[in-house]
Amino acid sequence: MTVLRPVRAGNAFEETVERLLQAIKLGLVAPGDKLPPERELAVRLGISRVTLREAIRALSDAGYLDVRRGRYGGAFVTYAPPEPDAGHLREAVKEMGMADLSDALTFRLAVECGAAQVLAMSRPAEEQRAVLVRRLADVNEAGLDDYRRLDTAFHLSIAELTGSSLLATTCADARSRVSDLLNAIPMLQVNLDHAAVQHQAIVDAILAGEPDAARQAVAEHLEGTAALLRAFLA
Amino acid sequence: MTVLRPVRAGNAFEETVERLLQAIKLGLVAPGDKLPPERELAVRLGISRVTLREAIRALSDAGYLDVRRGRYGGAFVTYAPPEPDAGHLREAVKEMGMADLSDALTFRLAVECGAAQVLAMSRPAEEQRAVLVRRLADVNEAGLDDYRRLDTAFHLSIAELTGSSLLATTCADARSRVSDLLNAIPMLQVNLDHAAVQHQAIVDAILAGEPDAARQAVAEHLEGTAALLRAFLA
DNA sequence: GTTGATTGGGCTAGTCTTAGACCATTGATG
DNA sequence: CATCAATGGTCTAAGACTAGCCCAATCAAC
Repeated sequence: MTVLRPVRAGNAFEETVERLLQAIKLGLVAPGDKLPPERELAVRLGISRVTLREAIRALSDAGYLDVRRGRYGGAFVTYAPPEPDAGHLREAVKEMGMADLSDALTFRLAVECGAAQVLAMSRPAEEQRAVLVRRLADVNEAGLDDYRRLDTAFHLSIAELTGSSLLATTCADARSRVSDLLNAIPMLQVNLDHAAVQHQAIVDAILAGEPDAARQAVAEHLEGTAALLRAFLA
Repeated sequence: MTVLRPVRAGNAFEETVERLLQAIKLGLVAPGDKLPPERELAVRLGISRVTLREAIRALSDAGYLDVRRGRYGGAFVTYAPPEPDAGHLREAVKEMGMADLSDALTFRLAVECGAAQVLAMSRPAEEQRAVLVRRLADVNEAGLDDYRRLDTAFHLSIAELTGSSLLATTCADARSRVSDLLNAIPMLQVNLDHAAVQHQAIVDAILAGEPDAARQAVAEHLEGTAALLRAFLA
């Protein structure tokens, strides 16, 4: 019975590390940017400053953050994803287990397709359409350094534009579960070009209000990266 | 930034109450059945027995559970959903707020459509197909008392059959967010008949391996109940 | 009846977490 | 170069939570 699973994934410290790591790895706080001040962040995360500081300390020790004191100080993001490499990939897969990997990929496929479908069904307002188009342009104009961050932002913006924060956080969660894996895939121009075409198809379907086409385009896109993963693992 | 939301939804006691309530309201522990023994349940929920007992005490005080000591004792589910009534509905909606209601409905639409689509794509094995057909038959044979519970079980089995426990728990979560609302809708024979046709369409599409048809059938079904909700609210 | 296994009820010592206050450092600004 | 606001660093007392132990009630089996 899946509903009687653990109420908490760990203690407050562990969950906080996980959450901050999610923000960092998804690029929601870009490299060079800093986290909100401790006092404010502690309130937003609903934990005490002591616990937050422990988590920040751990991430600082692990090389994700650079903490500076004084006015204009803060916790600056220093993380840069490791270079794509099959070794990293195999390591990451080994760490999470094949069962969990398959679970995470299935989960991501379901929620991202669901989000795209819902957005296509919702006939978004002009303002929202513009955001979507902007995010797509951002990815297409991105350099190799920014590509993954902006790709993530594009994907997440679809869920966000549905207006459902539950759906947005779920998609963010789904993406973060596979982000280490995706980062291990080399960025070949062929694949980027292919992705650009698929991204365009997704946006076109959403703007045209065609939920089936949207769902299908997202499914193809995600199946494509899953296939790259499998190929790279073999 | 949605990812810097609270790490925890409440203290251990509150989260435990919420979780048990979810199991009860979804009918995963049927009325008359009992929860697992405290010691075992505490381990499964990852909390101390003291905290679990506080939660059980609260639910017992609120009339959801009947706790009996001694061998063959335990915490027996006494909850029965209130009679459908527009008053209850308006109350429940007022309690959660229109924004959250819309969020929850959107969320449910996305994840359930995603689950059905994924299952249709996965060409399930004969054993799994049998489970799905069995669950559908259960709903169709159900009396009014069991209808909601078995309807829930049918919907959740779709997500479970994908093999993704992340997806299964997410669908359970989505359903539980609207379960009080759904319980407030009167069960008219017309609606039940309509639902039966739609359930059949969902199963047919999944068994035929047609993700678009599956997603569309689920979308229509959920839009139908959402429309009933809106009509009943007006 | 008596027994014994199973289950809820309750206590305690120790750890985790919090709220709040105060200290230390930094650097833009006058 | 003195000031001061913003920020990280540290401490303490109180509350929340846990692990582990033992007690009390119940009832099937003998």
